[in-house]
Amino acid sequence: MPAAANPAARAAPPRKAVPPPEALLGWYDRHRRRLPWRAEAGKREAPYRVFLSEIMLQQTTVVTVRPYYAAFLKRWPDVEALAAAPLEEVLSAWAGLGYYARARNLHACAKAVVARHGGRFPADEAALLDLPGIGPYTAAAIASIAFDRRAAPVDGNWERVVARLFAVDEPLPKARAKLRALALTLLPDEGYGDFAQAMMDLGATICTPRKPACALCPWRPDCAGYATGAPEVYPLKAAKAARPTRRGVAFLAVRADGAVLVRSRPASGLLGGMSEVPSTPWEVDGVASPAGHAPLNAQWCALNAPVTHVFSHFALELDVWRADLSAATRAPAGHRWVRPEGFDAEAFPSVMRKVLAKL
DNA sequence: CATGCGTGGAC
DNA sequence: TGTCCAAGCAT
Repeated sequence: MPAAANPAARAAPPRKAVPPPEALLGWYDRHRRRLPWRAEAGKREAPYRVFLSEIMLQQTTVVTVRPYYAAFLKRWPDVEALAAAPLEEVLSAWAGLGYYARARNLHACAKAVVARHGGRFPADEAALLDLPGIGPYTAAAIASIAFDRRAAPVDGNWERVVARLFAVDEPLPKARAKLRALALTLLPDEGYGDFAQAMMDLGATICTPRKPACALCPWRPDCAGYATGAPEVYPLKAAKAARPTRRGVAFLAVRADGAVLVRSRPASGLLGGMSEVPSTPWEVDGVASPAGHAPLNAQWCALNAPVTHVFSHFALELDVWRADLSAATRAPAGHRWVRPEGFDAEAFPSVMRKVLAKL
C-alpha cells in the first residue's frame, strides 16, 4: 500500500515513517506457519486451545511443546475436563516441560474459568489478566488470537523486532516500557490476531536473534536497525549474573522388590509439588554431613557417577548414594515406595529422571 | 524492579 | 564446553 497512491499523503506534513502493518500482514498471508494450536486462515482457534498453547509456550520452544500440547488436549479436551482433573495428574503430565508453577497455575486457571466465567474464557484483556498464570503477555495473546480483540502480546519476538525496527539504544530489561509503547504504534486497524501471530512468526523465522534474514523481511525498507548495518546487535541487553553451582547428595533407597523411596516436594518454590528422591539440601558449598539427611538408617554406598543438571539460576551437582533394603522396609513419614512401573505416573522433573537412571 | 523459576537445542 | 536462547509470571 504505497503512500503515493493516496493523494492526500503528498500534502501531509512529513512525519516519521511507521512500518506499515499491511506489509507484515501480507507477508503473513503468504508464509504463515502451520502449528497445532493455530487456526487456518480466516478462522479462530478455540480459546481453550489458545490458552493451553500460550501457557506451554512461555519460555519454551515450539518443538518441545508439540507433544505435550497434543497429550494434554487428548486427555483434557476442554477447560471443564482440565478443571476436574486432580493436580497430581496435571503435574505428572507436565513433567519434563519445566517451570512447574505454570502447571499449577494452568490447573488453577481452568478452575477459575469454570467457577467465575461458567467455563467460557473471557474476551477482555483485563478479565484474563485476573486469572492465575495469565500475565500481560498471555492476556493480550488470548484476547487478540482467540477473540481478535485489539491487543499487543509483546513477547521476546516482538521486543526483538521492535528494538531493531527503531534501533532502540536502551538495553533490556530497562527498555521494556519503551519497546511496548513503540509496539502499540505498529498495530493495524483490524486483524489483531493475525498481526500478533505475524510478529511472532517474523521474529521466529526472519528477525532471528543471531543472523536475521533481512533480505526476506517485509519491513526491511522501514527498519532503522537494518539501516545501521548491524541489526543483530538489537535488542541490547544488560549483563547477566553468573550461575553458581550447588551440590548435594541424593539417596536412592532400593527395596528388594525394586521399589524406590520417593517423596513430594513442597507445593511451591523450586520444582513445587513435583516428586523427588530424598536428598540433602542443595547448597553452594555442598553439605557437611550428608548422612544426617538420609531418609532411613542403612548401608549407604556412594555411586561414583554424580548427576549434573542446569536450572535457570544455578547448576546442580548431585552425588548419588544407594542402599539396598529388604522388601519389608517401611517408608518413613512423608515418603512412599514406588516401583519402576509406577515411575511414569509420578511427576519426576528431569533432574530426578537423571538420578533414577542410575538404578 | 530484581529475582526465582526448567529444559533441551543451537552454535 | 560454555553461553545463549525460547510465545513470561509471580512476588
